[in-house]
Amino acid sequence: MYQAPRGTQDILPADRPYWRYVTEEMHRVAALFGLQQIDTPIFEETGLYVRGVGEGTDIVDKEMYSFQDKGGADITLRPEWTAGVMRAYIEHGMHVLPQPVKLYSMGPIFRYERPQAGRFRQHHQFNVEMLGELDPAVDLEVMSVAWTLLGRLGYRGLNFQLNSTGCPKCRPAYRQALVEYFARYEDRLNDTDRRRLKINPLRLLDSKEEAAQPLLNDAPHSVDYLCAECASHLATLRGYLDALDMPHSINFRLVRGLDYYTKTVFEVWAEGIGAQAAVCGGGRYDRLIEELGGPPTPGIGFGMGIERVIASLKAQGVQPPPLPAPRVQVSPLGEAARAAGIKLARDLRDAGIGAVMAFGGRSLKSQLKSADKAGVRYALIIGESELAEGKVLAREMATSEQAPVPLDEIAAWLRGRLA
RNA sequence: GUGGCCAUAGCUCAAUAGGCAGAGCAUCUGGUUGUGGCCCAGAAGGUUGCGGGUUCAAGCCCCACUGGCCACCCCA
Repeated sequence: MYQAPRGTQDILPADRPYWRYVTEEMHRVAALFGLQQIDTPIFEETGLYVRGVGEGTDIVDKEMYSFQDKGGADITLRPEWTAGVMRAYIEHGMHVLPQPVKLYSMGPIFRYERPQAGRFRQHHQFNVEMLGELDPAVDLEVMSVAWTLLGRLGYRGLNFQLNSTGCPKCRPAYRQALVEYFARYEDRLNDTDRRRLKINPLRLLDSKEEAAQPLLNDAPHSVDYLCAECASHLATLRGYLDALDMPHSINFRLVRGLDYYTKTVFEVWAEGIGAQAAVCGGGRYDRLIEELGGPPTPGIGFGMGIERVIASLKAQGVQPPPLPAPRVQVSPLGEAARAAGIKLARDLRDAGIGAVMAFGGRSLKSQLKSADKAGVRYALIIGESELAEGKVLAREMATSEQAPVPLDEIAAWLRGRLA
C-alpha cells in the first residue's frame, strides 16, 4: 500500500471548509491593507536560499529539499517565502514602484524535518512582506495584518511576543555581553548549550535545557544594548501598539532562527497545536535585499502557518461556514426519463443553479435518501407521467411538499424560491 | 538527527494466558406499485501497516522497515 510521504498529508473534502474560511479571510484582509498578491516558483536555485536564509541556520544546514535537475542545476524546494519574494523584487525592479511595496503570498513550504504535531515536511504559509520603508509604522502595519486576520478568524486572547535583535551596529556589543555572561557559568551548561555559546550565543536564550534555566532570567537583554536608532524604533513601535490596544509582551528570549532579522522580531502563539505554539512569526530584515544583490532596501514581514491556524481554530471551537452545496437533485425514474433528466441538469447549471444527478437507476426511495444526504433543497422527480406531461415533480425536502412544474418553467420557478 | 509511546474494516475501537478476527458509526440493499430523515433486517467491507523470525499454533512474543503521536533540535 502506498502512503502519503512522511510529513505530508492529503487535505480532504471534510477539512475544506476550514481551508476555504481561512484562505478567503487572508485574501480579504490583504485587500484591506492594500497588499498585492505575488507567487514565486515553488523551487529556486539553491544558492538563493543559502545566501538569503544564511549558512549556519537549521533550514539551510539540514532542512532543505535540494536536488540536481536533469540539466545539472542545483534546485531547492521553497523552504520559506521571503528569499524568493526578495529575488522577485530585485529581478523586476520593484524599487521603482511607490514604496513601501506591500506583498502577500500563499502556498506550500517544504522542510525536511521530523514531523510532529503542528509540524510537517510540506505545510502552507500565508506570507506578508512590506519593502522599502524603515518607518516603525510599517512594523505596526505588518503586525496589524496578522492581528486583524487572527481576530477576524475568531481568535481570543491574542498577544504578540516582541523583541528587538538590534542591528549590525549594536548587536556585536550585545553578543559580547552574552558570551561573557554565559562564559562565567560555562561549567553549569551542558554540551548542547556550550556548543551554542561558541556558534550562536543568541540561541542560548531559547534553550530548554534544564541546567540553563536558572541562568536565563539574569542574562543580559538585547533591549538594554540597542543603539539609539534601534531603541527609538522599538519605543515608537510599542507606542503605536499601545495606542491601538494591541497587547504585546517583550520576550527577551525571542530570537529567530533565520540570520537576516534586524531590529523588530515577533511571534504570535496559540493553543491547541502542541509544543509548536507559534502560529505566526516574523520580523524586520533591513540588510537582506542588499545581501541578495539589490539596492539597500529595508523590509519587514511574517509567515503564518495555515495548518497551525486551522488546528488552533479547531481547538478553540471555531466553526467555519459551510461550503456552497448543490441546491437540487435531479431524480429520473426509468431510461426515457433519464435522458430528460440529464438535459434538465445541464439546463439548470447553465442557469446558474447547482444540480446533482441521481445515478445508477436506483429506486426513488434510494434517490430521495441520497438527496437528503446531499442536503439539497429540492428533489426534481421525473417519472413516466411527468415525462408524458412535460413536467417535473419538485419536492421540497424540508417540508415534503411537492408540486408539478412545467419543464420549461422550472429554472425560473427554482430561481424565485432559492434566492 | 536523538529519545519514548503506538499501528486491527473507510472512521472510533474490542479480541481471556499465544488457540476459528468482532462491535458501533459510515456505505449498499430490502421492509409489496413512484417518496427521504426515525426504526427493523440483511449485505459488503480484513493478507491485523510491510517483511522476516520463534512456536504445533502469532493481531498478541522477537528483529528490521514504513508511518503516526509526544518530547528534544528547530520552526509556521
